[in-house]
Amino acid sequence: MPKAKFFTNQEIAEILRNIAAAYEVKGEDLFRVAAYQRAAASVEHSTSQLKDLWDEGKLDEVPGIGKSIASYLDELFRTGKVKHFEQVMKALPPSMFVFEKIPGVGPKRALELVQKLNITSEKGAVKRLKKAAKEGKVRVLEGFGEKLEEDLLAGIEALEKGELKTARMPLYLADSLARELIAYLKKNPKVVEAHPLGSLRRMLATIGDIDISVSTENPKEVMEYFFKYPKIKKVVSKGEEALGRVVLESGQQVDIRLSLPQRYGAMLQYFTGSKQHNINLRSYALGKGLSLSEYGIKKTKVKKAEIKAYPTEEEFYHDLGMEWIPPEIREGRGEIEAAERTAQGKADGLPDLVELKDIKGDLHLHSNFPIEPSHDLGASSFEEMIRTAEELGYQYLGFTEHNPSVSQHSLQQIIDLIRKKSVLLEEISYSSERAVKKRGKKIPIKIFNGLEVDINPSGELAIPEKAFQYLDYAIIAVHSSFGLNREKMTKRVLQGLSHPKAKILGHPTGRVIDVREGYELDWDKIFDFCLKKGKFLEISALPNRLDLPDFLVREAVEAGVKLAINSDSHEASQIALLKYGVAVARRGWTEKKNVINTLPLNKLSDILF
DNA sequence: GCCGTTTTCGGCCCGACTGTTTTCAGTCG
Repeated sequence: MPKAKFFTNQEIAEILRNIAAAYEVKGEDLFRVAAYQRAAASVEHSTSQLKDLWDEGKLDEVPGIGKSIASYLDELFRTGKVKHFEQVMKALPPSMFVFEKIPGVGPKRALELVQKLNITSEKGAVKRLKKAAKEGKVRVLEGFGEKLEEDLLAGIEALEKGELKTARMPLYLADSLARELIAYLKKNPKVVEAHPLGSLRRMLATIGDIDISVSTENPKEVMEYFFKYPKIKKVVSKGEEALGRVVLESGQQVDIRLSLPQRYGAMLQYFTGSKQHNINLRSYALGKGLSLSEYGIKKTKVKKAEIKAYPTEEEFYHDLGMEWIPPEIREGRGEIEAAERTAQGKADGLPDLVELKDIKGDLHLHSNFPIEPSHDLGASSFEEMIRTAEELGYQYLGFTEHNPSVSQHSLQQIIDLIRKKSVLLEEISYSSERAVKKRGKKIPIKIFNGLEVDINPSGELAIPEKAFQYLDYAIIAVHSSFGLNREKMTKRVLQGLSHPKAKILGHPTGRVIDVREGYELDWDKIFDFCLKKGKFLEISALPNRLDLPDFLVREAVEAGVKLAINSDSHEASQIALLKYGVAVARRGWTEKKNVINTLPLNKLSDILF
């Protein structure tokens, strides 16, 4: 078989969007246009690489990709191009698709500008458009005016400066910006409630724009208050009482949507999405003769039917005949059917998702103990991290620094360093036990002596056999040679996992968000091995990893594999980031029983050792 | 072009906002 071409999800999404735009200006059926747009968005938001899915023959499992688009993408991966797409694009000037990237310019205006200003080639197109706008040649075009010309210039400048945030922000950043803004909003007594919406409420690994909903009886007043938020750089859109849109000083776009309390539930539901969830929910409702909107539910068969309003989401879902669905799983992946089964008291309904409060300990921490590691050392001491964990009410902690670097140390030095750490940890454990006995109350936090050990390309672990005697357990992980093919990588990982002390496979796909794709593994084999040999897969809560990704979490859970949700903290303050790992778990339909560090200490010890 | 608990045909979300317009078109989410 000839070598396949690689296209990123982003590139594929752009191709599909361009096809949609081409169809739109050609006056094609708007539903076909929408279908391509939907497919593009779905590809963009897909948590796995389409190339991988294509390899596995699973392209049509992506929502919005059916027979036709799948076959076009197949052609794309095999040959690097799609004849049909080239046909569609043939008559259209390439500059059109460049102009479309300017905010406020869609396919129609883009084509209009291209034709009226006669800028057809892609090269220098934006510069020529800018010049034309500056010379007042845009405002005289039909349908354009002074303001649009001004906006166009501003848009071009933003594009040139690279200010258009196409890149999505990491979840923790969106989460913290939103929290800060919500805290500000709630200071206003007219604000009844405020929540994040969209992908942030569903806790995706990366977030496009921040959307916030507000419940209030005084929308105008609250809207004015919102625009006074000190961190706003620019107001983009100034609705009176429904929608406000701003850009923060830090560059992120924030939308705020206001609603009266009596219909807040429907609004919250509507804008939480996902799009696919809402589409499925709407068609489900239509089957029952109901039509959904952000304002509520109305009967389709009754003329001039009144819209029934819903103060809460729970009531909204209940009226549709289903249980309330946690936002994290509203992705159009069977949750509606599951919620219906739950409401009917049947088995196999919604999962009882794991919660942060279920977590009893963290098994992956990097202290600043000078173990002279191959990778980054932590920044906080054992004591600092233990204190933080105690504040969180944890029962146990595992210190798992990286193994001492192999190139810088002799085997004996590696053994000595690991022993030294175990001696020190024992002292700390002993003295804290003694202190507690004296005060006589709480059980002290149990400290495990672990290590994060590299799996060498050969599958060997990076510390000598003798060093393992000092460890309670090892998290093993791939930190080098990411380029091995799927077969070799799977063999490597399985061999690493077969060591009796190797209990947890750390950040299993090796992905770093926006930096590198993970390597490929034969997940069926990995799941099978974990299940048979009592090994566990990690969900690393590190904001730029969130690995396992949610879709693999769901597969692991369905296969019966148990998970460990760890913070992988490199300083004490990061321990609290574990909540993002819980979010990933929830998105993967994980229940408490699927997670080993929800177990109390004695039960955990039973399965870990 | 996609999709399926009324459907393999016939549906497919639509409202807010803005600018250019005198009642609407384009963009966006």
